[in-house]
Amino acid sequence: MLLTIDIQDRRPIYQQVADGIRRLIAGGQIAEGQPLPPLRQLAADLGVNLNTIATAYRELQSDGLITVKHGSGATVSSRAAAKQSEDELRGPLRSALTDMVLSGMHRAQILSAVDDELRSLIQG
Amino acid sequence: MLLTIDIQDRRPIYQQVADGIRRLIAGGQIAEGQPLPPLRQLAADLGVNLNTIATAYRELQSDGLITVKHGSGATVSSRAAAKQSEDELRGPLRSALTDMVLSGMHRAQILSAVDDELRSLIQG
Amino acid sequence: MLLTIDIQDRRPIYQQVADGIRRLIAGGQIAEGQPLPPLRQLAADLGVNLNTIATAYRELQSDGLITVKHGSGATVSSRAAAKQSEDELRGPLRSALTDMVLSGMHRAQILSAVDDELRSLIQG
Amino acid sequence: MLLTIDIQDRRPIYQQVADGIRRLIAGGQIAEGQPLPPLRQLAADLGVNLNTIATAYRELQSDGLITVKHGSGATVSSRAAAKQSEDELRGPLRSALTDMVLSGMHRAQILSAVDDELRSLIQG
DNA sequence: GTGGTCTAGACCACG
DNA sequence: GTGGTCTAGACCACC
Repeated sequence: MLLTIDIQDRRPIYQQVADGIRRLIAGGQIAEGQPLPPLRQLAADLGVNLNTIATAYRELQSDGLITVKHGSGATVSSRAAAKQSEDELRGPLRSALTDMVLSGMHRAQILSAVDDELRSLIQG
Repeated sequence: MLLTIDIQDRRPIYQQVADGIRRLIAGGQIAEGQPLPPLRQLAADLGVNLNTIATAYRELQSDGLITVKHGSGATVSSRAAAKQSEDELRGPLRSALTDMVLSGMHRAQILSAVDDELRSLIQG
Repeated sequence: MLLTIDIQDRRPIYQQVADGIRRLIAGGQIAEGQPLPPLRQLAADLGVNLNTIATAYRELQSDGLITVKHGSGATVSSRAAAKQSEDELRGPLRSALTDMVLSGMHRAQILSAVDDELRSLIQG
Repeated sequence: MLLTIDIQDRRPIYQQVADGIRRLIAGGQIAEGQPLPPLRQLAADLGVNLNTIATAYRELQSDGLITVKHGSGATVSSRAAAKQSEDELRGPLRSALTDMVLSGMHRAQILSAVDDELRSLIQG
């Protein structure tokens, strides 16, 4: 499980964990139907409290990204279930690109950065 | 002063204000040496507490971005400092792209969306 | 045996099974004295653990709804007991209506939806 | 704050609290824009832990039902934000009605119960 | 003053 | 074994 938490990061730990898992799923490092590590194990691995991981799992579940079966662990549910409307997706994209433009980056540099990120997301 | 605050945004308000001003400076909308609005006025304009703006100004000052002179308000001290490092810009970009991938969008669709946004940003 | 289990359902699986059987009995689809499917078969049919079905049967037995005879399976003992009290039926109804009201539906719209559903339930 | 928690209830406490507040909002007992009680006060009133209430508030917030401003409490946000698609609302309604029909209630009895509940929800 | 998060540890429910 | 919930108490961040 390639997850790291960073205390300097302003996001709460449970959020970092949820985001990290989200990224792993997006990149295909964890395939649909595959199990996630048990709460307690992941908590021990990351050196955080069990409840912190439980909160992260709960968030992912309410997003429809994972399916939790009581007594038999959590698995990645269908990616389709996680669909958001394209409108909801555009907002964060526009915001990220705006900052890059305002920072003086040129079109080509931005496209290169996007390509770079997509490569690491999709190819893994 | 083109600043908006968004209650849904997870960032604290003072952070949104600081980030917004940083962006205005980076984009050249506020030139070096130019004065920033008085604390009280900005607070009134945005409908937030005075302390909130004060905290934002304090953050910008400790970043060396603005100079606060007691009795005569705050002025922009350095535009260069406002530039975000490419690393800081990457985070939001990655997050936005991750969500798009998770939603099942294909590489081509994402690139098209990026192109679309960039066009409206750069061309105007 | 018209039983379905829904992983998204917040009720535990054994509860869904018990509720489902209770409903079949209440509706007369399984008559008094008639046998229920063997534990193992039902477990296989639903693709769940044997213990899960056992727990469901145990609950039904302690409610006096079914009789389990060692070696010869379970049979329906009382149809009357399967009837839910009106109070128990009100809870889910209130919850469903609450959500509709919260969604902004007007009284007439809600009544129309109820009528719609009742028609398909009773006539069809 | 007309909220009660019932230990016999199978739902977790935080869920009962969230559902209860949802009902109060639906019925108009708490109007849009009005503040909710502070976490600590509600926790004390109900005799439960602060975290339990925090979990309930978090759920309501992620549903868009309330707006939480750090440092200045939680308020009821626009009811419109809580809208669910009619399809999502139909499922629970159908399930509740099905149980009533199977329990032997007649159409008139069911409609009367619906009317009864709607009256207490909308009129308050 | 407000809410948010985390820990430690306990106990329950499910399969 | 798995996840879920709750408590007590601490500390932080925001306004």
